[in-house]
Amino acid sequence: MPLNKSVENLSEDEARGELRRLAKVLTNSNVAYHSEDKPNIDDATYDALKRRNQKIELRFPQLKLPKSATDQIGAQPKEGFQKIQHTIKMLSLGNAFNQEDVNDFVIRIKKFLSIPVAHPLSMVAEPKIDGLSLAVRYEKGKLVHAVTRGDGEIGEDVTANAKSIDDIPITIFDAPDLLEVRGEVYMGHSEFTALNDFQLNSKQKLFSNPRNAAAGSLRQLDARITRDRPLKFYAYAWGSISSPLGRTQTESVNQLKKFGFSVNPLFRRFETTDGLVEHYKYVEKIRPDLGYDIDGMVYKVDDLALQERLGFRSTAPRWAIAHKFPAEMAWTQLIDIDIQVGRTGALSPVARLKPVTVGGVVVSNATLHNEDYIRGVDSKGHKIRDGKDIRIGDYVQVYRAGDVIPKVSDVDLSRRPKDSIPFDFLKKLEAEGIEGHRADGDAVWRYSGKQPSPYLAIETLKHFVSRQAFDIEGLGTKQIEQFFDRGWITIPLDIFTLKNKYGSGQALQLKNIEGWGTKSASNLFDSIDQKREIPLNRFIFALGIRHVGEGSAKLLAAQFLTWNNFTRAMVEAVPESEPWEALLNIDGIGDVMAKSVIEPFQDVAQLNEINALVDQLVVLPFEQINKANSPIAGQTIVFTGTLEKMTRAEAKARAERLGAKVSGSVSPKTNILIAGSGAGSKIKKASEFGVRIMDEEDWISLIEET
DNA sequence: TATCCTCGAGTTCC
DNA sequence: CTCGAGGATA
Repeated sequence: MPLNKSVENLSEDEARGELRRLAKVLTNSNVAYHSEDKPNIDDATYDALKRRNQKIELRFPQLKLPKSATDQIGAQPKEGFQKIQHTIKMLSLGNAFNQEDVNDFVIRIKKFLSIPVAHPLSMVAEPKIDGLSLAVRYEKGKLVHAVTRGDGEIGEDVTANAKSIDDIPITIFDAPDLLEVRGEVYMGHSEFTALNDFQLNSKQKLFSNPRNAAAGSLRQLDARITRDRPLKFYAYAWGSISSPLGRTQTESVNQLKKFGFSVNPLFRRFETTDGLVEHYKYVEKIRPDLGYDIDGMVYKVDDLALQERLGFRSTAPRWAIAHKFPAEMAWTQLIDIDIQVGRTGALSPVARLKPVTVGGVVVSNATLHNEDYIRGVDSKGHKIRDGKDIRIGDYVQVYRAGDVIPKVSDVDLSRRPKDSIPFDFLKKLEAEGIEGHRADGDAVWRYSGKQPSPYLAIETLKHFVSRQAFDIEGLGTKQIEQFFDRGWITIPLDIFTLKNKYGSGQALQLKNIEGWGTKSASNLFDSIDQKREIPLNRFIFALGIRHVGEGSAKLLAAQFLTWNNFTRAMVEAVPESEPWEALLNIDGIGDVMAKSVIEPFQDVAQLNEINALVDQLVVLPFEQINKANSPIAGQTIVFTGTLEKMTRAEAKARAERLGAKVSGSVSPKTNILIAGSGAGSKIKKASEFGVRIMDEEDWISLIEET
């Protein structure tokens, strides 16, 4: 059958044969290109064949093969990329929304470092590009891989695609043996417009903004598509590195430039906060003419030694901040207010809006937080939005906080319908048939209806399989809802007994459900089996105990180390008992949390359920993160008195980075007491317990050993 | 007791 | 991303 016979003239039979033939050729070519890295046909031919395939499918949709090459591209990029763990986490940044926030940020840093507030501090500023972060790793000057930010810990391997970006060199000269360059992949305005013109002409989906276009292009499974997309890259930071690039941020960025990376031309250094803000205003003014999207400025402490001292908080460095430009606003009408039930029973109001475009995205829902937020006055009498309440029918101003979460920021009273009435939270709950209760001093209403409630049960299950908990592939929100509706999975235990009940034997019931076949069913059972081993901290988190998130679950796991220890202690932990004290001794756990943690273990029904669940699992002991071989790793340290060389906050951060636990009070479990000047009762207590006591000088020399 | 900091929980759209 | 609340600290 001739390839050049035009699609319009093909008979149905010819088309069927041609589709089969094309499928074979395209699949072979994909394998050759991706898996063997040796293309067997040239790009132009490949593209021509693919377009032809598409055209035939368009004309004879009924003939479309189940595994069409047109679908494969773009349909599975999620599975298509290998996951790679970042050696050094890719963190996000704290935000400043006005000059005051920036001042606070600089003052906080100076206090942390005990630099007088009036003293100058070198800071650098550069635009914050609205694109995607990428980490590019070089070994002996050769690009070995490029990984997207992902969740900060694990990203996707997009090496083949990154190599096609001109701003990213494949080879760099005189580089350190190991160099991981971090920067932003983005698309310029003119390139974006041109791409959308092309998409329009070829009847393909338009991109809503340059950022989405850049994301879509970088995450193409087919690197040839990425190559044709005009992506750019600005380098602004580094991750793992075998030798420093400089002593300051400025020197390091200059060095990156010498290696051949593009760096932002608006990078500047300033000695004062005013300088930073002036630069911010200048960039804001020229923003429309830059030719690419930015959403603010990033400020960093210039001196790398100071950056090191400042270190990191749980999600962001202390030494950097993003100063955001004001968000785009839009006005629209509030059609209704609905109530949503969360996992913990929190009843949250959600605004249903007349769809409106804000920052290139159509928004039709927005969070309203709680009853007070709607009323316009919080429980302490503080005004929100100048005290304007939000009513159904109102015209409201909407923006996307952090360019993501839609929020209602203002109400146009002049357009308020004459007959509108204030929103009555309780009445709404009654109308919906939801029993709720708002505790004294709390802002949230909570579900107070009969347990077990289907609302809570399903949210509990979603939490259980979520990424930070069991992370079971192929068992997401949709599947949980499907199984819940059938009554197959109503509690977490059911997930692990699913195969026995419905997946094997003569029944094989799962494959009879819509959307499930034998193959997908067995895939699901495999991925469930894979997760039967789970680290203690993840398991505690998965239980969904109120007040216990990822962080606190880790604290608990670190304290009790094994599931047996933990569960025994929780069963025995009545107030004033020894395990109760052990709980409260954990830095970060107080009585509210302690009470919450022991509750499920002291209720027979819940405890039985947990035990039955554990029977299906292997809960792995908590693994101490190897904090190198620091002399204080694993030790519990208490600071007291006034330290001269560093602030308490810095001392604490330093100790924690070296693997020590910093506690507030001396107990028999304390290993070291560091006593600054003016220390009192704690020294006495420490000597009673035989705790090692050292002064600030000893402490400094101890940490400088490492 | 008041204030600061950090974490948990809930949120949207693609 | 934001808000509220819990925990630590002064």
